[in-house]
Amino acid sequence: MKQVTKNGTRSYTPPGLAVTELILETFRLNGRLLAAGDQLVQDLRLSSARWQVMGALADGPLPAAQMARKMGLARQSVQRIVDILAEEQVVEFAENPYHQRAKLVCLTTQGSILYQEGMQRQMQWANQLAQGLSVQELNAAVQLLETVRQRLDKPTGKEQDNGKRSADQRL
Amino acid sequence: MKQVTKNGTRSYTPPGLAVTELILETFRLNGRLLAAGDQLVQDLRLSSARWQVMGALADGPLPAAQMARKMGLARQSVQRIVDILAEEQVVEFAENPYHQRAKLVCLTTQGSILYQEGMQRQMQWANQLAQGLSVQELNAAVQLLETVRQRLDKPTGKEQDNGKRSADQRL
DNA sequence: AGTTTATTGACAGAATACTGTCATATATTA
DNA sequence: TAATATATGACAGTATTCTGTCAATAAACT
Repeated sequence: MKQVTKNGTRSYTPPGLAVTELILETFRLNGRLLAAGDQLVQDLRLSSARWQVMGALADGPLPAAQMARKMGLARQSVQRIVDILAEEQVVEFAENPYHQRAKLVCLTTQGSILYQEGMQRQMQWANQLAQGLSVQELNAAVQLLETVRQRLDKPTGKEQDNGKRSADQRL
Repeated sequence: MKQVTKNGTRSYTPPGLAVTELILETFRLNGRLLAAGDQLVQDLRLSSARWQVMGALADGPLPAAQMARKMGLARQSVQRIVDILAEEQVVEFAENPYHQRAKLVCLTTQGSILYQEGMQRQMQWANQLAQGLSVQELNAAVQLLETVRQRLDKPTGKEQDNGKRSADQRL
């Protein structure tokens, strides 16, 4: 009678253990990446977060809420950075013909120059970081992380919609 | 004369591009993992961060600074959580025979029970999340992330020690 | 048209992580 | 032993993220 009941897990399955290790390593790597990114652009008076927000505008102006969706962050997190960047004249707001309140966030001329400089540095840094690594293995890892993330995004279906949710969801 | 000069990178190498994609996916995944972890233990009045700090004590009591090293976080980040957990009687301090100031952080009885409960949930959750994934691929990805992180930890050697550093480094 | 729902930005607050500084305790070295 | 280094926790402050609430705007629906 030592057998588990329905789903009464007592220990890790082999993939369960492996994914747990992947998770812990993801946390560690995330921290180092943020630190490295901050260092990379700090003398431009930027940070990882600010530079990434600017990156969301690389393909053209967007309202803050759409930038957030594009980046997979909460709306207000991006809004806050955008407001700071606007104060620093790195971005500016333009009228949005489709929405009166949701102004389009645009890079200023200065902002574009900053972004280009950051991009140069990031490319050089990434090339060096990746030197000698297998493209195939890198892509396989990206694929796997995406798979895991997508499983997190789409819950198992067991959860019921318990009404009371925040006004905006991440997805 | 369109060729670049010494290290004057103008674009991504194939692995440079791939590692950049890996980085962006790591950021996204990190966010989802934290959210999932928070959800998993929120009704235990815990969070991802607090539960992870408790995990650092799973193998026995440690001073806060050693916990931080073990987790790869800054000393004061962990200290802050430990102090909160102590207020909530999830952990307590014990005399350290080897250091008068650096008390040993221990799980209380209640803390151990909480930690076990969280562990059960995490195992079940991880097993389900990883269902059907290849252990081999998972391990390969962990390996790759570790490699990248280690490259970040050990700078290229180009940087000189410019004296003026913080009192405590992460490593 | 009128009502309802969803999106957006403003504002406020919380949690997590980092940095810096200080005093104290320990370790190392002269 | 004495002087210097390092490690630790306390305290204070900053950055980034999240959540929740509100009013205004836009979209969808009856």
